[in-house]
Amino acid sequence: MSTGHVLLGLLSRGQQHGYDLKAGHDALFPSARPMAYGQVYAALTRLRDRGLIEEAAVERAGGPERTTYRLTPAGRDELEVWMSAAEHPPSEVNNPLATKLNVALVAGGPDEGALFLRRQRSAHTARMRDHTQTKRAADATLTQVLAADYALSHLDADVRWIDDALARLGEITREVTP
Amino acid sequence: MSTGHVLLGLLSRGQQHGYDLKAGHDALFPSARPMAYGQVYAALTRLRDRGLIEEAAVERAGGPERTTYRLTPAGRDELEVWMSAAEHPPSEVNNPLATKLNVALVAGGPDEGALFLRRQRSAHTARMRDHTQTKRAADATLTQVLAADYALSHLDADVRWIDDALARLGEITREVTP
DNA sequence: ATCGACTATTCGCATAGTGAATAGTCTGTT
DNA sequence: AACAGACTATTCACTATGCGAATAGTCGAT
Repeated sequence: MSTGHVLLGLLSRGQQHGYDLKAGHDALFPSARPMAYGQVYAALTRLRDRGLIEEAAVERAGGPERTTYRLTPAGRDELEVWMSAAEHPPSEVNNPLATKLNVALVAGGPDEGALFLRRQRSAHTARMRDHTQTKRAADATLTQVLAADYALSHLDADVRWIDDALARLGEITREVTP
Repeated sequence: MSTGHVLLGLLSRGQQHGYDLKAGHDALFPSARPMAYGQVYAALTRLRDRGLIEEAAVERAGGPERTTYRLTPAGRDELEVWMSAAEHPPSEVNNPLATKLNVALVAGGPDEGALFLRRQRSAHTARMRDHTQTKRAADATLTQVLAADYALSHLDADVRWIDDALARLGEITREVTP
């Protein structure tokens, strides 16, 4: 529940209510998709149900009623555990390239597989050009540059995998379609 | 709906029922998490509601009743569209490292951020050693080798990003926590 | 005859996210 | 003074996806 953990992190700066948390998230992650309000309040409800946050106040101060939340000790623990735990990066389980390659092989055979790999390769290189341009833009923020670097290196990793798969396509086909 | 597309791909080999599809998936993706039955049948129902598959037969042949499904023309189209479309790889939106780094910075400051990056780096290098061993195992299948290669190159991409972020941590902190 | 294994499907529940709706208050305009 | 429109804050109804347990029939072995 990454959404929830981000909210816990934002709440560690002090008690806040949903509207502010949404704004805080969108400011902290400008390139990410803005959080929908429904998502924020649903996540807050779940966090409260799990005892990680609690209502700090319900007040009406020049506007609609607002419910302010704060971290509980359990929430602080949860945040700390999440921050100390290493993220597990995409493993084989969610390797979308291999998934699609295998489906292409069983559904259409080696030619279909090769077609997919080549198309995917050119789509990736096109995206890499875009990211390189983003990086080089004069007004790029550091966050944007880091985001582009991240995307570039992962796209590059994908392309190398694609080339490898293309080179061994015959072997792969034999292993996947018995 | 990747699950659905995989099922469409499996069905393109000919009509099958849910139980076989689950087995077919698990055989095609041995390292992926096995599909739960509930997941398979729910996905089949959705595909049928969308007109991508249809009931081919309902029979009882030495066992419980079984419903066999086959692709419709619309399903064949959908499969083809999915196979021709390039996969969008993880963009900045779901960069778990940057997410966690930012949360660490706002919740704990630069020291907390550096701690996370260093912990993450060593976790990654440990996993890289594991994958390298998997690759070198005498009985490794090609699928397993490719999976390990995929994981290794993405872990390597992450590590390079981490090193970059560590080097620029001061700048990042200033940009993220105003 | 009956116990357990296998085949096949269904059910209920939980999680996560989306867009629109609701409702109050404040500010500027005519 | 009235009212349009913007802003603050939350809720609702809906969709998608996934998981584990429950159900139910048949077959073979003891």
